[in-house]
Order: sequence, then structure tokens, then C-alpha cells
Amino acid sequence: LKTPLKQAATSQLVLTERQPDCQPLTTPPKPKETPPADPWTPTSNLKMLISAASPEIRSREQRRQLSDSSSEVLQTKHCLQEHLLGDEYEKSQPSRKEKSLGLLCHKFLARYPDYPSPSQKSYICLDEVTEELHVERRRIYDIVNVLESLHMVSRLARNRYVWHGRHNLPQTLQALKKVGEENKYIQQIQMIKKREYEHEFDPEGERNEDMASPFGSSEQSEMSFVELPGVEFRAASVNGRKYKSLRVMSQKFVMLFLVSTPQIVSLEVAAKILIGEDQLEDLDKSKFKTKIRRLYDIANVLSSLKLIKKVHVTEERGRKPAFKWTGPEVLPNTQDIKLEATSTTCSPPVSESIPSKEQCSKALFPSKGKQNFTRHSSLIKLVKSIENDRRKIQSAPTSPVKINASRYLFLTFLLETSFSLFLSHMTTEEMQMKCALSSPEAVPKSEPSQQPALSQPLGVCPASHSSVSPVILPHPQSGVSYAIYLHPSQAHTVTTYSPGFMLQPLPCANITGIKSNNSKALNKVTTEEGDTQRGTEEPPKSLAAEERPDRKSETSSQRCLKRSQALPENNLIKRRKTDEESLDTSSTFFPSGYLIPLTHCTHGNKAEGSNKEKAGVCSLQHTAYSSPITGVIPMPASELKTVNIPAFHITPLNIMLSPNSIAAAPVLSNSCLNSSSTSSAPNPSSSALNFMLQHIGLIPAGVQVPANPVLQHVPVSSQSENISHSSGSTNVQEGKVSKNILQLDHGGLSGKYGAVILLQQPSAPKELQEPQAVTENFFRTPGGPNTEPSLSANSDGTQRISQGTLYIPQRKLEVSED
DNA sequence: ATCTCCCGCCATATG
DNA sequence: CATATGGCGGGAGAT
Repeated sequence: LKTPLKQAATSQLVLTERQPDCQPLTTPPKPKETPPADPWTPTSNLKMLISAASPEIRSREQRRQLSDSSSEVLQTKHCLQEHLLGDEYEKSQPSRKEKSLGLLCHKFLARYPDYPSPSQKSYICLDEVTEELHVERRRIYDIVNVLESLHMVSRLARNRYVWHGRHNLPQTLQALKKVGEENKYIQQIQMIKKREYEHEFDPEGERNEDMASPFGSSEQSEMSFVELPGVEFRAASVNGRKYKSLRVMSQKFVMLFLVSTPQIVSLEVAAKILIGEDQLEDLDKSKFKTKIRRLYDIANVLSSLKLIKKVHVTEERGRKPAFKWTGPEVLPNTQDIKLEATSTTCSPPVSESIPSKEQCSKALFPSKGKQNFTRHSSLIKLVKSIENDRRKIQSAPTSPVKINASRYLFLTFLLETSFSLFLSHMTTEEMQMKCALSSPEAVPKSEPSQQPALSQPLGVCPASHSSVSPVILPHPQSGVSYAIYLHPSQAHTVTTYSPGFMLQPLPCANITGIKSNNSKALNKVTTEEGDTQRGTEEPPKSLAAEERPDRKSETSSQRCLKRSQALPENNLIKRRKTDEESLDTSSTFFPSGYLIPLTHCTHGNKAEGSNKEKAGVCSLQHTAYSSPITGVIPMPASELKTVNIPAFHITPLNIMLSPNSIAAAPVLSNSCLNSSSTSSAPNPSSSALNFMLQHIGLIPAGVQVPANPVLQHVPVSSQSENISHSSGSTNVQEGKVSKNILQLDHGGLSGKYGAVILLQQPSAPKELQEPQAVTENFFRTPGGPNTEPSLSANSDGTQRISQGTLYIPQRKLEVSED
């Protein structure tokens, strides 16, 4: 169905083709508005181009880039020249590209400075713009709407906008990120991926249960537009709250980037999420298509702003269009993290409670009344697991339960503290920044007066130094040793994204013989093959879990102490039988995961106030890689037998360790530890560690574990050489360059830090499994009573990791630039 | 064929 | 009511 107008336009084009120099032809679409329009001639096009790249352009630097980067312009110019040369006619009509929203946006942006002086505001008159840029008004709206969503412009009145430039961008992005986190986009993304996954795996299957209620009842499908407090949006009346679809969509789209790690979002996923929010599960094809179209529009504008760029994500399934965030990294949403330069806003005062253990734990829970902290989708799983545990604990307080109790407490602790904290504060940017900060060979130097709180963390090692720094923590009571392997990101060997390992929460199905309701579903979805392929973007198993009341968190620590202390874990230690079959089922894993953050509970730093945050950030820079608060799960050998699924999975991302890195590890870790231990006062790390251990019940309340626990570097007998194969990696090809990017998409935390937790079983028989059966080696304890978990290089130079580590093969994913 | 996404109709909002 | 906005989806150029 062609409308008259359309036909007119078409005919016009035809005419133009035949009569290149025909003057009479004017832009028909809007005869009235479009003034004695320019004829469609090469000249007019040229003029247009020139105007786009002319001196009129303000920020030359960017403009320059623009003209350089936008090959289209050049191309067009070239074409035009040809045209002018009398080449056949309109081979190159005002090609579609020349009219692209992206180019138009460039032209639009060129009219205004990125950072207009606050003194003189520039106003935008749509009429002028449309006229000068020779575009239909409609197009300008598209651009303006997106800009509005970023608060780069705001509407004053009809036809009238104010240009803010990028001044507000940092704040806007920060706000968007925050909202994005609150909206649990990470989880939603995971869910979508999960569905995809199940879809292809399962003929059709029952997808009812777990996807029935996408998210908690507390979903926010509101069509809310994120406003910026400071940013004036005068003309309240003008600022109708309705119909902001494009704006809202734009914001949400941006949010997706800001919350995901890696910051790559495929159109498909974005569209689904944006749709899903309004109507749950609306597999409407046309709606989807429309959404995609809109996203392209938005993406074009965002691209012009250089906030994103197009890439392609290649999976087994094929190439899918996606976009990668290339804009500024957004600081953690917590109010006062001031990194000198960029802070534009004044930071509000900070809390000042005395950090006792209790306080600490409380402090870690930002939201008391309301549940605000972000949770990785996988956390939901974990939550469920915890719930199960709790149930068991409450119902049957018997020995087997005890273990669960401690585990429960531990998980709870992690879940509610570190994770949330980590999630809310950690950013890819930070990570990278940290990587950059730590010099390749020197242990992080402590800034003299600058950052007192930034004490040497336990076993901190510069990322570039060692790959693994083992820390063995003797368990006072049970005698079980826990080894925490922190795996600094191998930035040096890998790339910007260099996650090491990931800890993944696993639903504890079949623990102590009790069948988990999810276990079935879980098994169903996982297949070694499938996981291997899809590892990267694996969605967590079931996300149906609901948030639990926070009440629990408050008391958990206390209860934790009581219970844990009351539990004689020694009893639990038994000889572990080598049973494989039970482990087979454990091959089920959930690719999604998160890192266990290393949070530091700084003591008595009320005075630090705003510094606190800063210190936290800073310390993270150096310690994050090897924070003591890594998941250490007391798991008696006996337990292992019956437990099908360990509490955590460790996902190795790129485990190809350079031979030297291993060698270096011990040394580094030592030095690090030593340095950290020198301080008389317990450093944040150790205190945090103690805190955690006590809560877990691994040590009595009074006992303190020295900052540098007995470290032992043990030669590791490892296997699973194919880890590297199974581990997921993302290749991002930018242009011709291909990078080895580790992506752990699950969760957004991935890629930053990794930690390997090895559970040491004192009495476990030594037995090494076949390398290939990586997933089946979970928690296999090869070492004998005296065997220490370790990492070693194989003859072939490949590093191997063994014992008690869980490997989750990552699906290979490739991201390539066009 | 698929990916992009321009074009412009037309429902609504605004003044 | 005249315009300003902007949702929406057909369908055509790009690849």
C-alpha cells in the first residue's frame, strides 16, 4: 500500500534519475513546510556535506574524528565528485546512507558544542534545524528524543529545546546505571539467554514453571523516565510524562550496557527485555520487529554520540548484531565516590556508625527497609539454596544439618554482604583501572598519607605478577584446611577483560540426600556439550526465586555465630569415598556466576566518612584480586560424597596460565602477605576474613586469624588440561584486531576478578581425574592428608588446576566489529 | 536472504 | 482547531 505521497516521492526519484539537473523537482513530502526546497542535485548534496564538515563545526577535535571516522561522508563526497564529473547519472542518488539517522545526528551534533559554556545556553529551534539540515521534522524528533533521554537537551516549549551538551552525561549515566541495577537487568538478561538456551535444547518442553513469573512480583514495568535532579527540566507542563517511549527505551537500552559485563548488548536481548517489561512474555513477532527498528534508531544516535558502537556477537547460532558500550565508564552509583577529576556533584555526607562486626555486616547491607541491593541473577539460585538449607536447619537439627547450617550461614553471609556490595560497587572500569594502576612488577605501593585505609590486603598480588596465590587456612577445630586461591586477572596475558576464575553459586541439589526441587530442572538443562558451547552467556537455571525478606540478614550473623559454634564440625569429617557416580550428576552446572568479592571491613573509620568509599575503592584496586573473603566452604569429605552439587562453581576463564606466572605466584603471595602482616593493626582484609570466618563458625568469635595465614605453596598436581578449552572466551574483534577477551557474562561480575577455591580434604585419597572430565572433577579431592592443592604447569606448558575446583565450561562467544 | 532503518501515515498531545 | 510530537510498521537499500 503506497500512499500518494510515497508514490510522489518515488516518481520524483525516478525523475531525478532521468533528469539529473532538472530544477523543478523539489522535496515533495512537505511542500508547505519545506521552503522553496533545494532541488535534488549533486550540488545540494555537496552543500549538505560541506555544511556538515565545514568550519561551522565547533569542537574540531571531535569533528575531525567525526569526518575521519565517518567514512560515509568521505564516501559520499567521493561519489559526489564522480557525480560531478559527469559520470553516469545518479548511480549514487542521495543514497540511503546519506540520509541515515546517524549521519543526520552527526550533523545535528556538529551544530552544538559538546560542552557549552554554562553562561550562554544554546537553544535549539527545531524549525531551524530541520531547515538547515534538510530533514523532515520527524527525524529530528528521533534524535532529540534520544538526546533528551541522556539529558543532553531538554525541552523548553514547542519547537524549543535547550542544549546541555555532555555536561550532564556523567550524572545521567550514573543514574541510569543505578536504575538499571535496581531493575535487575542483569537477571533479566540472564533469563532471556536461558530461555534461548532451553529453547534450542528443548524441543518445546515445559517452560512454564520457571519462566512463569519472570521476576519477583515487585516488577517495575512502569514507563518511567529517569530524570536528573539537578538537571533543569523546566516547563513542567511541557514535560508531559506520557509518551516517552523512545526516550524511555533509549534510557533502558543504555542501562543494559551499563549493567552488563562485558558491556555488549545484542539487539535481540535488548528488544526482548524492553518488550518483556511491558507485557510479560509477548512473543509477538511484529512487536519484536518494531522494537528492533526502534533500537536501531536509538543505536544510531548513541553511536553518533560515540557512546556505543556496533559489533557482532558470534555464537554457534550465528552472527547477531550487537552494540558495545564505548562511552565513559560509570562510577559506582554510591553517592560519594570521588575520583578527583570527574566529580561534578557534591557528595553527601556519609554514615558514621561504629564498625563492629555487626555494624560491618549491616553496613554491607545498604538497604535496611527496602531491598535495594543488586543481586546477580545467579544469586537467586543461591538464595533458593539457602532457603532450603534454612528449612532443613530449622526442621531437623541433626548432624548432617549442621553442615548445612554452616554452609547456609556462609552462603547467606556472602550473599548478603560481599556479593551485593561487590555488585553495587564494582565496575569494569574500576577493574581495568586497577589493573592499570598496579604496576607490573611492584607490589602495590601504599600511598603514604593518601590512603591509610588502603592497607595491604591479604595475599595481594599485582595482577600481572602471578596468576594464583594460594592461601591455606587451617581450620582450628576440624583440622580441615581451606585453600583459597585467588586468581588475579591475567591482564598481562590476556586483555582488558581478564577475568580469572569465577565463583559460581550453585543450587545445592541433593545435599544430604534431600532432593532439591530444582535439581531436576537443572539437570535437564545442562549438558556438557551445551554448556561448553553456550557457556559465555549462560543464563542461570531457574530464576523464579523470590527475594527473601531482609529481616533475615540482620539476624543471620548472630544466629550464625550461635549455631556455628554449637556445631562440632569435627564429627562431620569423615573419610571420603571415591565415588564418581554421584559426581556425574554434578556435571550439571550453571554457567552464571559471580565473583566473590573481597570486601574489607574497615575498622573504626567513622572519621573517614567520605573517605571510606574512596578507600574502599582504592583498596579494591589492589586487593580485589585476592581478597580473603573468598568463598571457603567447609565441606567435609563425607559430605562431598552425598552432595551432588557443591555450593560453588568455579569457572575458569582462560586458564591458560603462563608457566612463569605460576612460579611467580608463591613468591609474590609471600611478599604480599608479609607486607600486609607487618601492620600491627588488623588490616581490613584480615578483619574481614575473621569476621567471615567467625560467622561461618570456622573459628570462634574470639579467635583471630592472622592476616597472613600459613601460606603454603604446594606443587600442584593438576589435570584438566583442557580447561583452557572448555573455558569460555570471548573474542572481540575490533577491526582487524582480535582480542582475547574473557567474558563471563554471567553476571556481570565476570571478567573482573577471579578466585579459585580449593577445598582441602585432609584425608582424601589422592586421585586425579581425567583432564577431560573437567566437570566431573568437581570437588574431587586428589590430595592425601598432606597433599596440598596446587597449581602447576604441565610438561606441555599448560597449567592445570585440580582438586575441588569446579569448572564451568564457557560457551565460546565471539564479538566482532563490523 | 538478512540486516538496517528510512519514510511518512496518523494517533495524540499541546497550545 | 492547527500544530507539534512521536508511535509504528511497510518495505526498500545494503550486505
